[in-house]
Amino acid sequence: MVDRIRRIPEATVARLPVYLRSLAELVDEKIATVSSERLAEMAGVNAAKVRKDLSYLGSYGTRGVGYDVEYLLFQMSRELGLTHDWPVAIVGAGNLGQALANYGGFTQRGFPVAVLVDADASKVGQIIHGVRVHHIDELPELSATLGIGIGIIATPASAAQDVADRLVAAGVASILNFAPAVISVPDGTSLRKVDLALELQILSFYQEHRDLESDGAPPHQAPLAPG
Amino acid sequence: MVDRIRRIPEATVARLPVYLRSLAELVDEKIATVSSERLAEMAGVNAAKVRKDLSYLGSYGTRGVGYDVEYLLFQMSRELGLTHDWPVAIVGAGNLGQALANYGGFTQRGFPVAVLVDADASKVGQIIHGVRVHHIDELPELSATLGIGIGIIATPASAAQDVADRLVAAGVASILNFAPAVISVPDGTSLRKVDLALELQILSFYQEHRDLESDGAPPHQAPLAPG
DNA sequence: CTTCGCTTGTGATCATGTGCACGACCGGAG
DNA sequence: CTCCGGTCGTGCACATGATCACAAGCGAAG
Ligand SMILES: NC(=O)c1ccc[n+]([C@@H]2O[C@H](COP(=O)([O-])OP(=O)(O)OC[C@H]3O[C@@H](n4cnc5c(N)ncnc54)[C@H](O)[C@@H]3O)[C@@H](O)[C@H]2O)c1
Ligand SMILES: NC(=O)c1ccc[n+]([C@@H]2O[C@H](COP(=O)([O-])OP(=O)(O)OC[C@H]3O[C@@H](n4cnc5c(N)ncnc54)[C@H](O)[C@@H]3O)[C@@H](O)[C@H]2O)c1
Repeated sequence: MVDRIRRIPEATVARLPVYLRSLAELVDEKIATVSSERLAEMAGVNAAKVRKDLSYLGSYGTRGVGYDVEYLLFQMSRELGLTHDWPVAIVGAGNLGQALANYGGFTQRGFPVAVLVDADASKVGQIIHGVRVHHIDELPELSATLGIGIGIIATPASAAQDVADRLVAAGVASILNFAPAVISVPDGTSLRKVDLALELQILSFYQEHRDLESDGAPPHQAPLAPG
Repeated sequence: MVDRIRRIPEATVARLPVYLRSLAELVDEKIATVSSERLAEMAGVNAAKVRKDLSYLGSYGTRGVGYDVEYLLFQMSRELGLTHDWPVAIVGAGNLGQALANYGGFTQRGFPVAVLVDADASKVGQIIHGVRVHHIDELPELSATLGIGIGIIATPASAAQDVADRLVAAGVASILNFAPAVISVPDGTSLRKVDLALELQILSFYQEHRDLESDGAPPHQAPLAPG
């Protein structure tokens, strides 16, 4: 493969974290090498796809043997940018924002919650899971000081676009949106969304259609989104 | 279009809830008709895609005029199976499970939390947001009695597969998994996942690559996933 | 009744993603 | 040194999805 001409397809990027998790499990089990077949089973995809996906990272496998688990884990972490932490800012210290702040899993995976911000003065000053709530007007300084890389929107939908604009203005170029609203960001900013109601409605669709006709509505394994 | 030969593409199904939300906003604003262009802008997609997506539902538009908002909303709700409620069971009454139960948005959109179940005896009997926590062994009866249509997994990853198996055994054919684990379900069962750490890692990838090279890494608007 | 501007519905084309099949290559055995 | 079982890397064909472009059809105006 010609080095550096590889632009990794979006669909592949979305699967890398799944492989990463599988590799982490293998490390825990002290397994040194793994075949594409085994990895495919763990990740819930097919083996050819695993090989093609991994080939975008480089030729890290050994024919007849498989992949060295630790080496592949390292290379993948590097590619995903997980060799350093990404401090996160959560906007909206309500029900959801607090639950996320209380969850230890993010810090553990390299995404420490560095700060919470809210527009409601009565929330400012509260300490949640060791993190102080600041006023949203302080976002630009906080962002610079703490090196915020990712912003999470956990406000009502009506405020989501405004919050996104503020995050972008504060230099945050990666946003994860939990509010059920379509928001737009300038080029050069990444935006992903998590919409629980939408997921339930999709499930509703397939369920309803299974119930109606007893035909072969495709058993629906979630694709990732490039999504 | 030949009626009933329409099998709606997965990518389209994943966008229908977004159109639905847009239509609901238009109803609130008392707007009677809408063009594909306007709807596209609200949903954050392009107009041709809107028209093609809607055409799978049938020919509900009027050339030269647009779509009747209320009529389209009704047809879409029907197609998505939202003309009736889908009682939900949340498995795992921990941090996340409780936050979800406390969130009113689901009931409002037709997905009432009918029951919480947990394996931890000390949680059983608690009332959260008016919903009682039951032991997971009671799942089969609860499912039948309450007419559970969708199960939400909010347990640690290690328990996710077991919980999924129990849900399937209890007759729940649609599952939304929040645990960071790959789980498998039999044909005829729908499975979708929401993995926050995975979303953050994807953002990390694009951010890192923007930082490294200053090239045109595609501004990344989340696709849905059938994700 | 005819014309005209507007918007839908859809065939055609292009882009992306998936899966198969097989040659390339490795390491160990004889 | 040669052979051989095993696994990777990838070219190719197919499936799905996105986008374009335009004829068809509607409603209003004259
Ligand atoms: N709670 C859940 O389980 C859940 C589940 C799915 C989706 N959501 C979505 O997540 C979002 C938050 O939900 P929630 O339950 O935490 O709501 P919430 O009302 O409890 O909290 C919202 C917080 O945002 C703050 N806020 C409002 N406007 C703001 C602004 N302009 N700038 C900064 N902060 C602002 C409010 O002060 C409040 O603290 C909503 O969009 C909701 O639809 C929540
Ligand atoms: N809390 C968050 O914000 C958050 C965010 C992202 C992902 N998650 C994921 O969601 C899941 C739950 O997170 P949490 O913070 O609520 O954890 P938690 O430990 O607070 O709650 C887990 C609950 O599941 C119950 N449980 C364990 N095994 C069970 C079984 N076999 N059957 C039924 N119930 C069982 C436990 O008794 C506990 O009440 C985890 O997989 C976590 O990674 C949580």
